[in-house]
Amino acid sequence: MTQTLNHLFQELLDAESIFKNKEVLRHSYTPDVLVHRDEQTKELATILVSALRGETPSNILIYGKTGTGKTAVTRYVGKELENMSEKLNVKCTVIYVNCEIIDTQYRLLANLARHYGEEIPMTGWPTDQVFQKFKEAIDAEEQVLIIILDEIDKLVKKGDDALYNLSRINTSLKNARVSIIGVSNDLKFTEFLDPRVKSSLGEEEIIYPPYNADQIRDILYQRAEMAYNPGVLDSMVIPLCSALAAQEHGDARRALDLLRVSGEIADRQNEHKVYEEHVRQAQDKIEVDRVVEVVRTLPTQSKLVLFSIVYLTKNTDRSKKAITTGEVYMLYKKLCKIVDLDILTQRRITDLLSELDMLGIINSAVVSKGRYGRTKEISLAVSENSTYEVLLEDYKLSQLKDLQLKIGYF
DNA sequence: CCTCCACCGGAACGTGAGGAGT
DNA sequence: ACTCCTCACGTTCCGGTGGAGG
Repeated sequence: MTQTLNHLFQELLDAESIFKNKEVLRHSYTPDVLVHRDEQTKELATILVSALRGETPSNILIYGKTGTGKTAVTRYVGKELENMSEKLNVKCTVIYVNCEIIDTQYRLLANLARHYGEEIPMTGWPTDQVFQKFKEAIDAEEQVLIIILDEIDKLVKKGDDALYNLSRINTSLKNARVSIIGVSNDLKFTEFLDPRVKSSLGEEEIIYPPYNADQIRDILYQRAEMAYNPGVLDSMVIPLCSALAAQEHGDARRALDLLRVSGEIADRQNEHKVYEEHVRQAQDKIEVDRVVEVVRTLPTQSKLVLFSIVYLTKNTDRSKKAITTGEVYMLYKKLCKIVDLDILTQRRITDLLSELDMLGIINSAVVSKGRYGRTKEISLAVSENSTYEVLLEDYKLSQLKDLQLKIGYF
């Protein structure tokens, strides 16, 4: 048995991979050269350079949609700044925090304090005590501390106390200076902020526009050179990835995913080269994965609503008019009885439908049909069969497997 | 031009879970 | 251990509405 397994893995290892270094295509990777982001890089560096003179740089807010290079540029500049400060013998520290993971004031402060070797328990201490510890730790010597808060909007949603305290920290420090860089992909998130925090944080603002197809193409060429062995990419692969990603509002992350998954698919098919066809398959796979993930994590009620829509799509003939809210609600009520769920009001279902629309799982539009009222016309935006499968995975909904028998006439 | 359908979607309120403060 | 607050999720109530048919 062991021998067979050894053999098995040996074979797979020996098979020549088309990848040279796949890590380069992951989101977490920060390249040494950032293509098409010179302007933003320079702007950020110009603001931060005062740290090297021992002054406090302005606080900065950085906006831009996903995959526009915000994080990459910020991390890159941070790294360079630290390198430079070492050379110049100026004490300057950059701490990167991803607020999606560290999303409460307590965890944030504990995390920062731990950077300075403070022992903070996961829970239990009063928040201001942790804050105090942190202040003492950084104030121990003269230095400039730059805190990068990535996905800062996530932190704000749980209250802006953390930001309020942090933005005022300088007033109670003797030696150290702190400046904050907030990175957000939500342009409007400052609306939820206390005006004082808002003005303090937003001393400088940098906006990252989406990449266009040409720019994405350049980025991909740069990464592909590091990620793939020479000559394994068909000439159409990168232009196609760029074009597809440019349609998704210039998301470079999406483009890198496409490029990586295309390679993985080709690899799995034992091809020695990646072709256009693989990119198309990758596109489908990414989309399916996304939908599966979204649908699987839906609340049960939403799943049931979605199930109703899938059922209606499957069981009404195409020529018939689109599905309406009323139809969905009628079926939904019946299904609720079968699977033993509370029946929500139609008002609530309207909201659930809007959410599904926002998630891109269904398309809906309000249409007036004159005498016959006004309603949402609903259609499924994703593959009905794979959605159906995923929905049946739910413990409650699994009872709906052989539905025809149970509601028959519908 | 008016009516009136069948729903949309805003506002205010109720409830229970989970945190923070004391 | 206790209260107080906030938040997500739902409900109730209701004013609003585009346009086919009269």
